[in-house]
Amino acid sequence: MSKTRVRFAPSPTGPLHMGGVRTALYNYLYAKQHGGDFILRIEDTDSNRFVPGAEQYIIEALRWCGIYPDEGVDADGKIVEEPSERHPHAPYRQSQRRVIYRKYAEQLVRSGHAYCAFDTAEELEKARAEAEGRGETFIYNHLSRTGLRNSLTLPADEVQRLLEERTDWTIRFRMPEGRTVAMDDLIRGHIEVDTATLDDKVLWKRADELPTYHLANIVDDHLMEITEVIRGEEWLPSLPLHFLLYEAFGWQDSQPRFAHLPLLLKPVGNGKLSKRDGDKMGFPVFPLRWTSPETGETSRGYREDGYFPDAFVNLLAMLGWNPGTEQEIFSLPELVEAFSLEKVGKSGSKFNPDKAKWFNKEYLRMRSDSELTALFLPILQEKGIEAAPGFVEGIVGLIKERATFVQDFWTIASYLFIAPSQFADYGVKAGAASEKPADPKRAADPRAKVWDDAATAPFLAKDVDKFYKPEIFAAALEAMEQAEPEGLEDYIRDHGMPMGKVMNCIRLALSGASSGLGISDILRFIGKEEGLARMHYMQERLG
RNA sequence: GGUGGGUUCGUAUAACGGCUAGUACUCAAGAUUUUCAUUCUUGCAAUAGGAGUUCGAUUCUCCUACCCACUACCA
Repeated sequence: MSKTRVRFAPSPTGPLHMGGVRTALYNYLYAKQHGGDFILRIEDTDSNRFVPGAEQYIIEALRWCGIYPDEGVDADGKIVEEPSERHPHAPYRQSQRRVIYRKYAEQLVRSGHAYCAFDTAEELEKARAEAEGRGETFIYNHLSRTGLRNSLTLPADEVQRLLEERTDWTIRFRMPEGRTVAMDDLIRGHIEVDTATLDDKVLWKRADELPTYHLANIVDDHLMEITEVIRGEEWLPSLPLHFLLYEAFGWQDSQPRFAHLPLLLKPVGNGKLSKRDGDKMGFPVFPLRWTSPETGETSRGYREDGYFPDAFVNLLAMLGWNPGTEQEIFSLPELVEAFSLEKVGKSGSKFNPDKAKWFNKEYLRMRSDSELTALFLPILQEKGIEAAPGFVEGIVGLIKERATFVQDFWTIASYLFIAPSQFADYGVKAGAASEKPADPKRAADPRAKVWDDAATAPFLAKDVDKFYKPEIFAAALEAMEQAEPEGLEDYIRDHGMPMGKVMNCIRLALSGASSGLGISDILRFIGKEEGLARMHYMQERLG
């Protein structure tokens, strides 16, 4: 039994999206579980679609997820160019392997499994249009190739002349007729396809001296001794071609096994997940932020949105695979242990952004207070807040279960660092940020001036309305003045004050909002003196 | 159009051919709390439709419907 070797072979035509990361992840998990190698190969055989930066993006995205290739373009932070003991098959970029492919393409022509075609793009387009006009589908196969210009129909000397004179010819696979290709997929089971429905795919292009995906893929998988090909479902239709190619080369015995993963679908409606969905519905589809070099357009990333890499990996793993148990939280090593292709579903999975957030929330709670503090400190610094790490850590411990992302901490607890009087300066409106102050009913009210948000800022009109009553405030102020923070609750109770109303009134003064942390918790961090100052400020503002 | 793949609560999924079709997210209600959140409890909600095989079908077979992918000198 040979060593398990799988590969992830993306095309650098843009940023890798989460479906691609999932494919890489499943390959990685499979390899590690079997004690094998995970290889990263770059399939850049289409020079027209090359996007600068895309390859680096792919490498960075995988690293962020904790997926490190054993072999391939990226090895421990360095780009591999030359073959070495660890990277015997370098280079791993197909554009740098072009000499290899021509040899194999010509081998197929010699053995009769392929031929040279001289049709121009215009001629093919014309043939397609004609077929369409007759209500038929143009298939470039044994039926149509006899009427086209190629090394099968032209005399040998004519072929020789064209090969030398022209630079736009291609090598096409000679799809056999009347055969049924029987295949087994690790996920989908047995599949059979009649070759009559398949066409003579282009394998190699003279114009840029490069193979197409199909040839490069088979040759490289063979040369790199790949044992399992785990890829997206979009490749299923070309599986028969790939089987036939292995056969044509005589490589059936070492042919890898195939597993075609279900697609990631958009959260609502039909169709596969696309970049647009994320922008429209407010979730990232890319692991990392990406700015397109052509358009300058930026797409958000999970990393920048505040997702933890292990949470991202976890949620991705559960999209299409399940452990068969009720466990949902898995670390990467646990996934390596539990993963199996048998448990991968056949149908496409609709991505659920709510569930994605839930995963992050779970991971955030599992993080230690000190770790979260280290992440929160830079955010505070950005806000111009200087606070002792110990102080911040106490706050983090208190608020972490109210948050989904670390950046939520500031919105949740900003008032522990700055007084409501400063909120305007920070562009923070405690409570609902989208509160619409314009209310026609208020305009008629004699106290409208007080209730107007601009005048009462940072207190929201609706909160003032609800919690600021002069007699309540008087009681609240008395309690704050007379009692120590720890004894506040007792004081209010002992003096027969309405607990809920008084507490909420105090909270409004302390935090500028009608909801949030417990009063005693707030006072523990800001102190009695600051608490009183905020009470006075509210009185001044609203009294 | 052709070829291939798919179909269990709204979503992700579980269920050797065999109890009342389970779980998580979302949503709703209740309890707790000084408010909010958390937590806990409860609830809503599914085998696409039709035949067949079988004592018995979510599971196996066929048909229909719907969805998806592919149908490039792109991957």
